[in-house]
Amino acid sequence: MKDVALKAGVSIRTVSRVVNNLGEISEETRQHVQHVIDEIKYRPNHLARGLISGRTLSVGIIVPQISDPFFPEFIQGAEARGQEAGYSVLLCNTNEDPARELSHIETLQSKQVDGIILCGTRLSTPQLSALAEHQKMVMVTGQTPDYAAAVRIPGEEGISKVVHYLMDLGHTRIGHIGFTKQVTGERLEGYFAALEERGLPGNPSRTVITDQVSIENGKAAALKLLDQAPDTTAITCYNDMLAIGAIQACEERGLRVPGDISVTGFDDIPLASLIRPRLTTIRVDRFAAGNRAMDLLLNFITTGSPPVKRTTLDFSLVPRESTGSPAE
Amino acid sequence: MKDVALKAGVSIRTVSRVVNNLGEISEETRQHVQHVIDEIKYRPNHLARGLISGRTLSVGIIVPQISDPFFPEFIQGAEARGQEAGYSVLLCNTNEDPARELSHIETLQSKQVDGIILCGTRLSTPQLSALAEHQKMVMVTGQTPDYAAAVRIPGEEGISKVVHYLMDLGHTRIGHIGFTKQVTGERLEGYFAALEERGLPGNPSRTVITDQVSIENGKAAALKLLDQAPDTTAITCYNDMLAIGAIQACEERGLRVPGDISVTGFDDIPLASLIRPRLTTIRVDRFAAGNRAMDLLLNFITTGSPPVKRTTLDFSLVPRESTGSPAE
DNA sequence: TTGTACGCGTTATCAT
DNA sequence: ATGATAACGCGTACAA
Repeated sequence: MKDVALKAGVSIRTVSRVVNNLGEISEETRQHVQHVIDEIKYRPNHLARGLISGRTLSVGIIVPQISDPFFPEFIQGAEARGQEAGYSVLLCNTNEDPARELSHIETLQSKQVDGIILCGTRLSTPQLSALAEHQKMVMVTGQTPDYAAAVRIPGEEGISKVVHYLMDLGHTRIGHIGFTKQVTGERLEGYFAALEERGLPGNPSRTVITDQVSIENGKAAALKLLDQAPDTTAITCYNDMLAIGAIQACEERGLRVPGDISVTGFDDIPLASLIRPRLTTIRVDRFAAGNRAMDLLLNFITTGSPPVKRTTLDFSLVPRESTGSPAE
Repeated sequence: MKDVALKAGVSIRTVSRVVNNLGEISEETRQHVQHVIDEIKYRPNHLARGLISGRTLSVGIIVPQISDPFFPEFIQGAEARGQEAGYSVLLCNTNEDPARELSHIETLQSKQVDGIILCGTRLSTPQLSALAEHQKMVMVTGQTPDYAAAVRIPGEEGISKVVHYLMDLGHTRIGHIGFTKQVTGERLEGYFAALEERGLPGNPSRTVITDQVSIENGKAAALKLLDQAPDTTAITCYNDMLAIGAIQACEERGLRVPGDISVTGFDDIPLASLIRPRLTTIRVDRFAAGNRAMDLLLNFITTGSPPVKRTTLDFSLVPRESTGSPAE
């Protein structure tokens, strides 16, 4: 900026006026300065700008696993919305490790991000509520935290809906493959709640919990479930990846899907409609979710008021080929 | 920092010594200052640090589409390697739009990133070589640019290998579905080169180029190809997404894969081994690619010497169920 | 071993 | 309409 000022024969302040379109300047000097700017290709330094303005136009997004099919589209949605407002995205991967998550948060704060979108956190509630006091953030979770803004994934409602759908088809012996890392039950609770609404008993041996979301784990969990409760006629799963594994397990056991047993997922990842049988699942719009999260955060940032708002995403049941009426 | 100094009764310089582990300080004051730091939860401001040091410990990664299955793992690999060195990642999505790409580059430069990883660029060679003069960057491409460091995707070699594989199986009427956005031929050239090596004529009607990578486009392109050259016994594709669409097209035409016609892809995305028939394809290690790219960039940054190095990724042919000998 | 003072590139306050 | 100058938070040469 000094160089521009020198070369244009004006003060630094005047250059600043041109760069920031501050008016209060004659059209003549304006054009002259702009000419010099283009000539020496001056680009404003966001660091210096952020240092004094207290805003960096950057936000952090922390996700457990970028390679989880849920997140690429989510991130794309968030980035797109952020870009409209001139914001950049700092992406952080935690690999489900709380320590790494914490260290990422510290780094982001050191980098003076204006806000953080925290997806599928593994931190404890006290940690989070303490954090939320000093850090503008939006959580993406199945929970309904009261200390921070959040975009809720309707896990409980979704699984509940799918269980009702299966019961409508005539199933009564319905199982569930859950995921430990959901901080509390959510989807698992939706499963039990739906059964209870119809007066069906929740049989613990029809429930298997796995600690990692992968096709392999889904397969292993389903095999275990089929051992524990061989008369199961339908398996609901925490998400699509586990469901795909569950289908493989059923086929390995000689069970036909959906002839002998029905399987359902959650998320509607691209894979879900490409495998055979096509997977019945719950769809949530991941791009829209990212949009919403960024929206909430930007509002928070610009208004400054902590909007302890929670917005629950829409979802819909997508019936496909992996479900049918039970055999008998 | 001033607060810490005040509270600890020392100078700012001394606090700085503690924060940066600069020695030259008595263990006594060291501990005292550290105590105060923890107490008021002081966190260094990376903006100020970067302003004076000229380093931000941030790098930008620009990709065409995060939702393209190639990139999540690539990014994860790059981020993992960067994290080891204390670097953060600014992620930018271009949606294949050169204008947006350019604007992202400017933003990243304004944010004073220490370097940029540019994937699948749509910019012109002159633009790129001009850029490379003032910006530390690593490109990820099928090309072999001489003006910048690059991680090469072995597109030409990969397709060549797969064509040879098909010819070894007895195929002679082999087609190809290409992608416009590859700046020049690469994979398409590998296709023609391999045919020529065996003295087979390259029949233009067996080649269809599409302008977007998606299953739908793969299907449409394959239908067109089958119309133009119905006697084709094998179709090679620019990548797995297009190949999956091609398989759907064949099935729609009543052709069995691989009984009547073979289909091959490129990338080995997770989908490739989950669809039926499992897809024969070329595997490149995306995580390793991200690692390599970040490695190259960090070397560039720390040594300062512009390493116009090109490193070509390993690849391997993964024969699966979508290929077989031709019918006759 | 410790402290002072300057400068990084920008915005903001107050004169002129 | 324009300019001089103080901040922002930190690293660093230099002095003590």
